[in-house]
Amino acid sequence: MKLATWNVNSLKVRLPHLLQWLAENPVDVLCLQETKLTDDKFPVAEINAAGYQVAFSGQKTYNGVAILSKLPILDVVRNNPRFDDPQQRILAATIDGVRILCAYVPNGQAVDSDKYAYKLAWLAALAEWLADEMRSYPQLAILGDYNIAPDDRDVHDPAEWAGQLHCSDKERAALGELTALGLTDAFRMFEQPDKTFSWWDYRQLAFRRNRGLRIDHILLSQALAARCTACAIDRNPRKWEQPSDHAPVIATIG
DNA sequence: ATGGCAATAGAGTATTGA
Repeated sequence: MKLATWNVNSLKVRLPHLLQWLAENPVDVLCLQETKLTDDKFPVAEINAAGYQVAFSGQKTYNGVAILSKLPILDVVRNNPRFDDPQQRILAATIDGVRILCAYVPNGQAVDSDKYAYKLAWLAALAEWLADEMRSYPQLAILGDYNIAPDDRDVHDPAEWAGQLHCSDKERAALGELTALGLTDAFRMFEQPDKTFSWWDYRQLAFRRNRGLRIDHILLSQALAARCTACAIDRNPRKWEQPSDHAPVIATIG
């Protein structure tokens, strides 16, 4: 079973990339973030034609999440029941006995801004809800764009980024509250090449210079981590014409 | 220090992202 996550930065623009990527990487489950589509505009037919069922929760202009799956998608929950949030950032579902959470963590805009406070509150509420979900579903994976680089290995220039948004102590501590629940960063379970990232700025040739961050993650419960045999970031679609600024992350579950 | 790039809304340019 292969689980993947990808921030597509507008599914309207990126649908061709999504379909091409799925044709080349027929994962079992794919979580999408930043679909930026209201539900009435979601491309259900195209995704069904590619062999996937899909659940989605979107809004106009911003945010929006979706879960694609080859197997039935059960017990769908939109948003965190413990956090009243008009922004569509979370979708949960059970697929093949595994609880899948698709998460688009708030960006935070700038350290100590109102949006930064929202990001931290959002993450704290997520941790509370996750504790419940993990009790109900021992086999659990939470995949998505966390907008946090867990440590300096995940940053192209740690000195330049020290204390900055995505790398601040409070953000890393908030992510730590999730892993403290017993979740493991699938990527770090395995040997990885240095300077492997999942996001590169569109500006200043950042991708070509590999000036990136690893901010897209797959966290696995203990029971699921025990079944995980590989995790990798596919930087290939970042090279395609008019790409998303994020690359997909894939975990293989035995 | 600032903007740089992309997407959206909507018809100028502002907002957001990371």
